[in-house]
Amino acid sequence: MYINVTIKDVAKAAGVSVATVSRVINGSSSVSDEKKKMVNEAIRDLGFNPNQLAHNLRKRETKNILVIIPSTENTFYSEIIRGMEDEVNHEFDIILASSYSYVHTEVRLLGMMTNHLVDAAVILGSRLTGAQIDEYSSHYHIALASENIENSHVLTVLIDNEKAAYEAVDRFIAIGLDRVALVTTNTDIIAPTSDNRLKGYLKALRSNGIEVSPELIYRGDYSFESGMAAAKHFMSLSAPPKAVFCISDILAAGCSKAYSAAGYTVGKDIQICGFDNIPLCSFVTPTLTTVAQPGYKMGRTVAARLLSDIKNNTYSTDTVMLDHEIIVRESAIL
Amino acid sequence: MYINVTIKDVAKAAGVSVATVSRVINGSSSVSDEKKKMVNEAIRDLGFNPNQLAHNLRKRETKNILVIIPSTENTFYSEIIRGMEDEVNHEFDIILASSYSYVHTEVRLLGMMTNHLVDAAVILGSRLTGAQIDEYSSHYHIALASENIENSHVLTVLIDNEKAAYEAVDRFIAIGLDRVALVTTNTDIIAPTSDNRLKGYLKALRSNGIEVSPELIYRGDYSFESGMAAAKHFMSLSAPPKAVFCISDILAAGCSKAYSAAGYTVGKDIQICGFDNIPLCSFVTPTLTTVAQPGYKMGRTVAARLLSDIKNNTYSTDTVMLDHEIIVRESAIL
DNA sequence: TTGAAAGCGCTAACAT
DNA sequence: ATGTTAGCGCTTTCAA
Repeated sequence: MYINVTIKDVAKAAGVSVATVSRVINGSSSVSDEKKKMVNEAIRDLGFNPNQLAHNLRKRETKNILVIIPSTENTFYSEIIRGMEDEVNHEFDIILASSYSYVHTEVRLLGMMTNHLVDAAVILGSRLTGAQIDEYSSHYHIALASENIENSHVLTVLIDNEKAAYEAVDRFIAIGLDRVALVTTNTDIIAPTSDNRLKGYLKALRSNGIEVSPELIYRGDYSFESGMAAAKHFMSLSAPPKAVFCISDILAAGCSKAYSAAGYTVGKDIQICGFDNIPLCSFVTPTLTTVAQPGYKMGRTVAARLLSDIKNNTYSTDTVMLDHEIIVRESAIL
Repeated sequence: MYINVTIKDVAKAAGVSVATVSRVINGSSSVSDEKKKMVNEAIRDLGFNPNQLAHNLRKRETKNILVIIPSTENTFYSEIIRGMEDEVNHEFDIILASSYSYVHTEVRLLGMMTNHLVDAAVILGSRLTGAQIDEYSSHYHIALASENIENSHVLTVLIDNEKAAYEAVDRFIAIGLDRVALVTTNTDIIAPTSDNRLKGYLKALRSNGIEVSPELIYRGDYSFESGMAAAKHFMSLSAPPKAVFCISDILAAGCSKAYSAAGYTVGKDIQICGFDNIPLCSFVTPTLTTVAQPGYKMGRTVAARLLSDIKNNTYSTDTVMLDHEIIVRESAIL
């Protein structure tokens, strides 16, 4: 495999023009079988690799889509990515980069799009403001999946988080568990997704005539440890909850573990529900009841919409709502 | 934010030449404060974004490193990636793509390197042969981390998997557990890493004068379910094992879960050890004893070596061995 | 310090 | 069907 062999070298070796070489590489227009053979031989002999940079520059397209993920540690994103990959089906390459939820990293990565290194970007969990994202959305192909941005006008595919949370909590109440706790994130972490799940929780209480008990709302970060801490807090209460709704499976797993360690039978003494339906749900004991997001479908949907936008040079700004599903396992019998 | 504004437009607006604009963008040579100001204003007013494609084409470098991961579902890779990101420290962008262990996908992704879209590639788990990878290694900056390729001559950073497995199994035997089982992958999955761990297992038995019992070696895939199946197989044996060494944490977690479900007290009735030390180890009950790979350090090491190769235009072909560590938790008291 | 111009490697319009 | 040539948008020599 050799480096720095150009189309010009191939043309010379094959005794044809560079245009002809370009034609056989891209199949863009017809070339006689004879010349085609010469060119292909030259390509093979010289170990020619077309310079994609030059190609992309000239064509003004890269056939690459960048997916910005907050962290590679969260397995929930894997499904979305897989869905996108399946949808673009080798017509585009999906490349990933992690932002670790830093705005400056997000912006730097979006530079790959504004700088023409990729044709489009989809962000799975952003810390940008609506105004910031809207700077991009009218001139670049950009989309959000699984998490929206408040006051933004950009293609977004997600579930109705408020409704999903409402439903889970309402079902807890329906089976007689009126003291249901919530484990969520700190208010300084601006995540509309968490906010909406909180709203759903509050709405479920309200519509069932239950007063909100502040001590039943635990705020921490996204970690397993935070889930454990929440459980310890709840157990210390004089009027402890009978059910716990967590805004993520990792939190639910931590919560469940702390309860089990304290001698509770999770699913009986205390009911716990998570969110996302990551593989971990079936790995832990007891298995986790959770609100499933259709990650794979989200990926396919957002990719399909984005491809259509790219092809038609349009810029969608609407939000597509997908259905959630409550998956009942051992940690809660909803 | 506007699209298609070029350096030429900026030059015209600022009343300078394109060369001057290029100079202020890159700080490549001195420009008078006056012109610098004019140019920066024009850049801001026009919302100019340099076309990185043209830049890269001309500079013959992209400042991008591609990391090919078998799957985004495996959280072990996250640490390596984080290590690489920290090491390159914004001098390069780390972009990821998943191969799903398909050779043709790997090759297609490596095309991003041969096609000059990225300056280097590191593969975390490859299905290429030594001959295939060597095609690249003398002309492209390529490296492997955590998993090697047999008979290859390419920069590789990993632990001594045979020694690590040997040590874990030897420690089981040392505490009197002479019937120790192995959970690994099928022979049709060519993974030198699994092979070496198998070798370490066999060596530990041999050096302790223990005969290998074929029924104590379970071969499946990499899944949690495969771990559960292994446990069920072991439990059905007339002379069942007292300890199980698994070549991955996911397998160990599955194995542990099946034993627990069958009424065994894992860590007492049966001892289980995993491999990799992924976060899951502390999430499950009982927590998993495991052989830890220094993922973060692997990432830093491979990135440091690669950066040096890129800068000096050299092509390392050596293997760097990092130390493993046995982390004792609840599932096995080694 | 600055500008003109060549050129990175490719594609595509145009001419034949 | 094929070749010539003008660019894509940038950097960098070279000369002034």
